[in-house]
Amino acid sequence: MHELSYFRGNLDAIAARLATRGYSLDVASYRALDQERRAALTESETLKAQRNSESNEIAKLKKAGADTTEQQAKVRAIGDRIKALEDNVKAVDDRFYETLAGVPNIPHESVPTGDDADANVEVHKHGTPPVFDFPPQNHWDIGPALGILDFERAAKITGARFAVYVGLGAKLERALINFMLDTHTREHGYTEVFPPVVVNSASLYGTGQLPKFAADLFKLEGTDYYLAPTAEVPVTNLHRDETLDADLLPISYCAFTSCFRSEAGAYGRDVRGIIRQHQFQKVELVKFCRPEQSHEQLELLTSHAENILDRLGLPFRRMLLCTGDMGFSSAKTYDLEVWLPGQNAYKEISSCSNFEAFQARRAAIRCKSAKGKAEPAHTLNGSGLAVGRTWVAIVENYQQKDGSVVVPDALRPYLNAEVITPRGTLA
RNA sequence: GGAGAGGUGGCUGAGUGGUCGAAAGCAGCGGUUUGCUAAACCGUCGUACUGGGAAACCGGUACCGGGGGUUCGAAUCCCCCCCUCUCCGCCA
Repeated sequence: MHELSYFRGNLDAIAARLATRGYSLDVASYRALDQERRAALTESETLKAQRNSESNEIAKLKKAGADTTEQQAKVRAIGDRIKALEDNVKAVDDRFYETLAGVPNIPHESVPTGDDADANVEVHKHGTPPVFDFPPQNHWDIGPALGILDFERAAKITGARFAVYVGLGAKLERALINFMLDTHTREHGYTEVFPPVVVNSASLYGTGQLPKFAADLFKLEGTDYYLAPTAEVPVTNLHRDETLDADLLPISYCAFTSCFRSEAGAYGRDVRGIIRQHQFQKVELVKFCRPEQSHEQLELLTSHAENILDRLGLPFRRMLLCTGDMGFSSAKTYDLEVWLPGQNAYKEISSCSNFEAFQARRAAIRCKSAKGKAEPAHTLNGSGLAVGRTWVAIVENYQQKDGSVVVPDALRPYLNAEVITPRGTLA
């Protein structure tokens, strides 16, 4: 959500900037709607002011023992007029805010202009893709062959785009989660939280998934509850409707959760394997900070996610997303892409974004220093990392000719194994 | 699921239907006093939208869990819903 007065005062410049991300703001009709709203408000508020003062007069007259029948009739008439206007005021106001709530964030000046992923800019590359003296396999072949990944049974239990991890496959998932959480809490200064993954609509509105992207969510029938598509939702909403002490910022949280996405509109994309699942696990990093800190905090947060990839010995690159490829709420986003030998390509494994004040305004997350005015805080988040995709990266990058998978050093204490071989599979 | 209690400003906590945006206290901020700390005293101290103003600021409207209703007038009365707490039942 944008700040109203700023939005109004810079409409043309904002529209031009939004156009770079493929959003066309109809300036003329927005302006008309804005004026319509303000006119409607002025009219009804003037009447209300009149009613209030006349009512006070009645109170005074009554106290003096006078008859107020006539005045009461007059104020009742004003009240009737207010009531008649009310529906329109509310309709216009709702329409206005619905429009505004559907406008994406403004790209930061450092974001390159472009239409789609092709215009993303590689910031740097880290590590070298492994060279195999055999044709590297995809994880959807390696996993079932090792007996650590089972798609058929998942389809039986639930359906497409679900998977069962088995034996060391399950343990690898758990090892990754623990490794990531331990690293972020012990070395990067994050406070671990374990939030609900069922969230209400107000929370989803706060982070920007609603009202526009309801189709991407699983909703619990007959309730106002949804399955969270990312821990960003519950963790950012930890501080919804709160004023944070600016001196305590930045606040950094990490959270492990399962995430649920309907993947509506993703038909045919990544249908094989566990790259794109309805349920997946993620360790998320979330930060709240003062406005002037947020861009340095984005660099920091992104480096924390990169550190996980680095420690796991996985080759990756950092991409700065162009205006056309960013998410709705983001002002600036880095994607981390991990090398997947099975696909012979880099694949997104983390997305780190600075939302600036966009979410904070929606969610009423403010910060205030001892002698400052309250202002919207800035919020950030990033995957640190997507666990399932990290699982894929490990299995594919560390695969051996004999079909086994070598466990990277950093994970050995967690997995209590040096190599994953076809053992301990589901009977 | 059943019964009861309650939701008021950053916090605690008052509030007979009529200057209540809301007492009081705490915290915060500014100041006086003080050798320092502490204390005391004085002042100040909500948010959103909106009109005016370069700004400081001034005016209007709304907000006492949410939504309706009664009334000239609602934090206060009525209805519905949500949430929290306590007890009972069930349950990981």
